[in-house]
Amino acid sequence: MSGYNTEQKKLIIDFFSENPERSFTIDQVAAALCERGAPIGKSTVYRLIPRLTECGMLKKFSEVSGRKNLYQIVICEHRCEHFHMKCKICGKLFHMDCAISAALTEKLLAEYGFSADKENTVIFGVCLDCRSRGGEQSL
Amino acid sequence: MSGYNTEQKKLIIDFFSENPERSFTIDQVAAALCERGAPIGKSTVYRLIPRLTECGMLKKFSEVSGRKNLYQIVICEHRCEHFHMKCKICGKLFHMDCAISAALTEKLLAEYGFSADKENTVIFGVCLDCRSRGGEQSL
DNA sequence: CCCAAATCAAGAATTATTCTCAAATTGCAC
DNA sequence: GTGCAATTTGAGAATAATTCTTGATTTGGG
Repeated sequence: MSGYNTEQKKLIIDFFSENPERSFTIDQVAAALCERGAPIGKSTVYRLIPRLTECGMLKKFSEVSGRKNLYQIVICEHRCEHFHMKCKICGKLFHMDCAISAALTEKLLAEYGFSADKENTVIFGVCLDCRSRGGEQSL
Repeated sequence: MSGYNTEQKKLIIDFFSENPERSFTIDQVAAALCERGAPIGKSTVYRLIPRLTECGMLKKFSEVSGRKNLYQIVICEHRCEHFHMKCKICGKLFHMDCAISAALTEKLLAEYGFSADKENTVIFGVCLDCRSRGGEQSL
């Protein structure tokens, strides 16, 4: 992320990092931070979350039903670009191996000439654990 | 879509059908319809678009940058479930062949135990035409 | 044609988001 | 450290988006 390092950026990243499996609306983040007395204003939260998303630190979803936009932290070991999968039940984000991501990308390119944007795509579904456990859809 | 058949449903579907390559916010649709004097109220548009989305007639995206939710008509020849790809430049929606969709789904299931939801996933990228033409990203 | 159920619309109410601008903070140059 | 220009912040006003309420209208089966 470019620009100055400010306490407010850190507050937001820390908040998301505390809840790596959950996604939040901007408003929820602002409310949660303000409630705990963090020194950050609503407008700053609205300003920073989209910027953190653009630089890849957060990932944005829109609810399957409903109209709210949700943000969640992306914790990536891998440096190469890859797709992400999100479990609609538990909320976890999964990383598609780079090799599999690349194979998919190549397939779409070969077949349709379509150049997929790994960064901005999220594949929704249900993860292994939740499939065995059953449960309610949260997203 | 369940429920009564009303003129208002038809107005909305027609509007999207006239613009198969474009996506709109709910507000844009309401404004456009009202402006052309269509007999439909804003609240009806807000009520119907999510329902048309749930039943698969429309597809919902969230902007790559920005926070608006966009809706676009899905014109599908294929009955089997498949993934959709959306070109960020021209806006067109593409259908991933059922066989390729199934192969991807199976791969993710075998590799991660992740059961992908074809209906609610959209793969963003740039289509063949736009790659050769160059151009500005619209979404 | 009748009627109950479903749907609609106007606009009020609420909620979400953006904007404004003075004050505070940041980090570089010295 | 200190000074300073550029950047960032936040309070709250302004705006925009969405939902809700309620009485009127429409729908389709009988």
